[in-house]
Amino acid sequence: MSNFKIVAKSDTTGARAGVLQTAHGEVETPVFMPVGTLGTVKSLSPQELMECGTQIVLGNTYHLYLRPGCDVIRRFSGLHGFMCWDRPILTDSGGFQVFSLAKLGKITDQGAFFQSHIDGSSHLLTPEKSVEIQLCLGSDIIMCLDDCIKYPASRKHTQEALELTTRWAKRCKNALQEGIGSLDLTVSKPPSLFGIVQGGMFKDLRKRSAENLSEITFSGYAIGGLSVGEPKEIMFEIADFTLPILPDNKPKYIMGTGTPEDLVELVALGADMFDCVIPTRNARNGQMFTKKGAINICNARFKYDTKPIESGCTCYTCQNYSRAYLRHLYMAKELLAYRLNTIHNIYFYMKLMEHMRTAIYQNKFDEFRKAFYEGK
RNA sequence: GUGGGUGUAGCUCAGUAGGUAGAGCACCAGGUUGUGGCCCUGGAAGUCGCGGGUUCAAGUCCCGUCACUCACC
Repeated sequence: MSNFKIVAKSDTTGARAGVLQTAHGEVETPVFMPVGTLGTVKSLSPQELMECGTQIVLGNTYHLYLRPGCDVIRRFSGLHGFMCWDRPILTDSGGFQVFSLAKLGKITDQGAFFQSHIDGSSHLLTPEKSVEIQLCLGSDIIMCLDDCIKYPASRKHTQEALELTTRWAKRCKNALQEGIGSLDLTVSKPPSLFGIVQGGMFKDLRKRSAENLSEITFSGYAIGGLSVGEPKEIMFEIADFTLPILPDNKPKYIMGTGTPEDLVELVALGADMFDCVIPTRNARNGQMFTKKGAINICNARFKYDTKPIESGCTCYTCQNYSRAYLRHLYMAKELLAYRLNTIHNIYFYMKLMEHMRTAIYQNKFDEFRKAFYEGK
């Protein structure tokens, strides 16, 4: 039985709309998942997240394992109870964070040795451990541990990383099956497991990775190792190449991307799921999204500006506050600045996705895309 | 009143043996792609308290003066 159903497709692009079933309800795709690394989308309460239209959030295995630790979260029957969020959660495997945040020790077949960015303590993250932690978190969608490499990377290194990722993916699947055996299915439903395609910027390696993972069979497929510093054309080229060779009846998730433009283009190429820190991190750094492009709320030109961030925007922030006030809060580093800015940006992203879904339902994605660029 | 100290960018201060000025913060503007509320990159900004003098050349040496400050009367 499949947990993903496609409900509409664009005739003129690769865009598609679907419904993803999870243990905590349905998710309409294409979907953007705000990043809630430490069991919170920074500065927002779950209620505010819902008011912004958030369907599903992302949590991080790496961070939550290090702090507060599974022993704490287990007492709340998982992350949902701990953070008071009863909609779906997807958890990252920790692979990317080990590669980007921790002081990476050695990667062996066994797993990734790393030192915590918090206290320097040493850890070993194996595929089994990653699955075990994600099960403990009670995640609805769990990700396989992968070996995410830097850009640029040699062909040899890229190939080794993708082969390791494949071996780890098999182990993750086995670990999940064993883990489900020990779950109390009367209180928690088993999660879905997604595989992650690697292969860097080499198309044949991407193809091999996609084939390997398809053979193992997962509930969904992610494309990892993009937006790691490569030129944007290459990012689109690799996404364009890889998306069609993944099983069409499964959700396709592009990890760690992107700007509003990236999302529109990647949806057009057939991607269903996204996560990215841009709307939240940039909100905390004063960059606010509008239909005409991003603005920097710290700019002096907003000092006396009585208008909202975006006229016509129906988010809480724009309904109530002026640019001048938001600039003041930001310049003064007031805590409310982070919250109000994040509300607007998340709302903006959620509306963007909603408009894309509607356009796909009506088979008008091309018109939508044209209008999107004309609005700038 | 007497003696000492300090006056350099909006703020806090560096400026070595005299060679027409720098940093941090703030300000202005960019960046930010499976998150350390960080960080990075540029930019604008000073008649060096004021007035004389010495010198080819003074923020720097000398004289005077003003302001602030500390100690003692």
